Amino acid sequence: MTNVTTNFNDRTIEYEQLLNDFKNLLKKNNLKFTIQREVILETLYNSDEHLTPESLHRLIQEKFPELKTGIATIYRTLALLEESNMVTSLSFGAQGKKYELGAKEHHDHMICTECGNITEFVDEEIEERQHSIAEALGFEMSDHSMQIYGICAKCQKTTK
Amino acid sequence: MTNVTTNFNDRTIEYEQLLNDFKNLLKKNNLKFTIQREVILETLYNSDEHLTPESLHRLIQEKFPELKTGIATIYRTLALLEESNMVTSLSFGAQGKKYELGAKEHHDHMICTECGNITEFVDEEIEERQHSIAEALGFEMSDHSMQIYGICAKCQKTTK
DNA sequence: GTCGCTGCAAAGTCTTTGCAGAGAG
DNA sequence: CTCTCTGCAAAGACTTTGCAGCGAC
Repeated sequence: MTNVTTNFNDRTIEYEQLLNDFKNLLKKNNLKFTIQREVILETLYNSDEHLTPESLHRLIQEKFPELKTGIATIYRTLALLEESNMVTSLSFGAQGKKYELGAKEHHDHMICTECGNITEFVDEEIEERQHSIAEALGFEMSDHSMQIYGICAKCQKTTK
Repeated sequence: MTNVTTNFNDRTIEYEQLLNDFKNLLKKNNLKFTIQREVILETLYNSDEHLTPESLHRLIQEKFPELKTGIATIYRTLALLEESNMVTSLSFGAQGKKYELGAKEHHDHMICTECGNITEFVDEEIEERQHSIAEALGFEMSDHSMQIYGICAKCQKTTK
């Protein structure tokens, strides 16, 4: 029972498919597909990092300076994507919200308190237990997030 | 191995002890023990809720209107308490930061996405796994937080 | 007394909103 | 053409900071 493994290894979700989902989402809600929205999705897709609205904005300005994308559009689009569950946000201490594409496989986060870097991981045993716990507490579980804080291997060396 | 249970059931940490810890902390850092600081600690202790700076402020103003405690003092004291690991903060979606006394036993959170209420729980199996994972990834784990989101029993009834 | 603390108000951040022109469908 | 989007700048929400008087030790 504890060993059931949800096979979730479709790591490479094609950008095309993602884009299509996005377009459908927009169509369904009578919203428009604009260059800005596409660029935001694409930048999220191509980033391995968890991005803050500001870092996303900076990236986009560097890559597509001619668009002069405003920060407000970033916020508006991220809100839209989050509502539709296409991206997920994480909030840490003072560092504000960071966003990542939710279309990637589910995973949890291990965060280095020294350098701020984030490593992703999945542990099926924990996933299982979470469901059991939710059930035991009478919750209809929809989602979860887990963060482990510590000092990463690299920083342990540096500090020493 | 998976069954070792860290016995962590000292639920009732006396306020006296907590207060002493706080006083020692202050003394150690050449800080002063003020009524405002005491009231903040006490209010956190007596609250079962996870409090935002603002809700803490409101509570204190209601109970001790003569102190006219300023919101800035709340923020300053919470920062102090958090630095010294006497309180822990959680940040959720848009709702900002919420604080709770960290002196209570460790636990994770199950959050109702309908009513916003938070149920606490501990699961030893998960605690164990977290350590294993951190180790496997080369992290020196210091802390973690886990939130499960869903709809609580009460809200499931209401919505139906 | 000394030096940290407090409340107040002002200054910062980060995020959201109003608006008029631009652009997708 | 219509109606949503966008950038801009202004407004908001939340948090931090500077300061002068207050109070713990």
